[in-house]
Amino acid sequence: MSNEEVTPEEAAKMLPAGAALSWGLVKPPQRGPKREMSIDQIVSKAIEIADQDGLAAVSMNRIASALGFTAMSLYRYIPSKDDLLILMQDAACDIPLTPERPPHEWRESMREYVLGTVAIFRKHPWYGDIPILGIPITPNNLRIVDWALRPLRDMPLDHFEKMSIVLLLSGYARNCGMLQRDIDRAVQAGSSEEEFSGINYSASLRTLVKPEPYPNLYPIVMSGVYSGENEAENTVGDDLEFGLERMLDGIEQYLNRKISGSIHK
Amino acid sequence: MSNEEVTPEEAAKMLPAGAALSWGLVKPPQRGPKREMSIDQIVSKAIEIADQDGLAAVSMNRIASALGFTAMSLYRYIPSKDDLLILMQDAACDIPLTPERPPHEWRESMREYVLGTVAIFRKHPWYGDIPILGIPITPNNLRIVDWALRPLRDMPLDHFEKMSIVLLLSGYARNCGMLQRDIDRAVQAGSSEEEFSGINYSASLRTLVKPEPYPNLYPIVMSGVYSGENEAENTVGDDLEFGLERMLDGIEQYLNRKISGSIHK
DNA sequence: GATATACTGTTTATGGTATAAACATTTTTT
DNA sequence: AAAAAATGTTTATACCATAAACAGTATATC
Repeated sequence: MSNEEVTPEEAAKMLPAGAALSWGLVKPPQRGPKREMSIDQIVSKAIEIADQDGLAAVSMNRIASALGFTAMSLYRYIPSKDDLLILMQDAACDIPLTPERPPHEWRESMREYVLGTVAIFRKHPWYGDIPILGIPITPNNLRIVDWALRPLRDMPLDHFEKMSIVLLLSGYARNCGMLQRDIDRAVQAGSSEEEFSGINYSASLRTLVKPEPYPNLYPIVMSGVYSGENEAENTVGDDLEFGLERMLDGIEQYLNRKISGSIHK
Repeated sequence: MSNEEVTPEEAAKMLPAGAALSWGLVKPPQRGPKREMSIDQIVSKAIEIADQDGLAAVSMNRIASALGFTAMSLYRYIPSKDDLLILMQDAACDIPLTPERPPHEWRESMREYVLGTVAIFRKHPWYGDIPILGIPITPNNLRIVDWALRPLRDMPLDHFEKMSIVLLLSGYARNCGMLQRDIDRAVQAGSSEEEFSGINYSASLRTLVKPEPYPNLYPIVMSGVYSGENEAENTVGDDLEFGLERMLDGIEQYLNRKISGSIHK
């Protein structure tokens, strides 16, 4: 189904407006007064606000006011706030990719991809707050998917296998990114205000998590590892690294099996 | 820091109100008129609405009206909507856990955990829409964390290693859960309305994703695998399974290395 | 038993949100 | 020159969460 080619104009209609905008499929109008703003300007200001005060602070009113216009003027550029969020998300994905490595360094390539993705969450703490509505469809976002696929290119894997691996890595990167963001926030709040902010549940959990219904979690909570008590001074990269190396080992094993299997047959 | 024990009352104060409520730390008042509602009733109705019309449809007004009361009455039970979301989230985690298996069946135990977690997202499509504000701290949620830790109990791993593995599995389960939810939605929308609803970007992506900036993604988009064209009839579990088996292989390899390493030393 | 206290659900009000519709103005196309 | 289309603004709508004040009711204390 839907194997036909389609004109860019038709493609634009089938996409959310924000996605169509991000692809540059919406031609600027010819008639009428000259525009006093630009989409880039609006998105940049929205990101500026989100970086400073969080995604909840991003309202049409606040963006427009910061630019010296009324809220409604923004709708001449972007049809809805959801579309603005799509554009913000794609803009945050506009990062430099690492240079390609020789195929045998595929593990290092994947590490670079995961670390690079995690960096987005640290640079833009609001990034993870934008709800995921489906698979990536915007240009910068897809560049990152392409980045993830790069070390897999010449491997003896079919499309499904490749996408499964990308799903594995990207999901892990997302989780680590959000965890890292939370830690960043806690460190920031803890160092500036008192010894630690209210985002510390260690004491409460030690009281509430008992061996009875939580036999396996109990010792970990008591040790302080669960709530990440001294995670701030801990080598935070280690957490990310452990899971990543397990995944890479699993992938490597699969490749080895597949190669030796095809030789034997 | 904060190694002291703490009374339940003190613990309640240090937690978000929704979490304190979920732990039953808030004692029902003695004086005053009898309550005409209950927290369980409110949360159940909220979940009912979310199951039907999505999380965005859950407003204090809608919940209260459905119960025959005014919006403000809910605040006598739950101090804020954020707290209600915490309660909804924890309620969705109230699922039966699989029976414990012998230690050597740890892989199957982990598979059951991941599949069980994914099932939550399918049963309650709104579940993934609730923003994650930090580590799980509510009772049912922690039961699930305990579930994930169960097959690791007697393994030669420290607390950090165990939590890293839980992070790996839970994150993967979350990703698969949300992907599965999207597919469910697309199938539902496609079968009921026309041949397929607007949530099909295959044609657009085929036009937009060119070999030039997307050399690795291009063939996968063209094949239709990227946008999951025939995912509906495909055995959806396969996608989940692949990544899961890779992770389990990686974990197994780590365990083997660790055991043989400790023998040699 | 009387009174004080605390809790009930309701009404009213506030300030916020996204955005629809109507408007005069400006630029380009016909 | 006239028509069309786009501009940014004003005004208005329909939500949203929730604060404050209210009259009524059940319990605890005297």
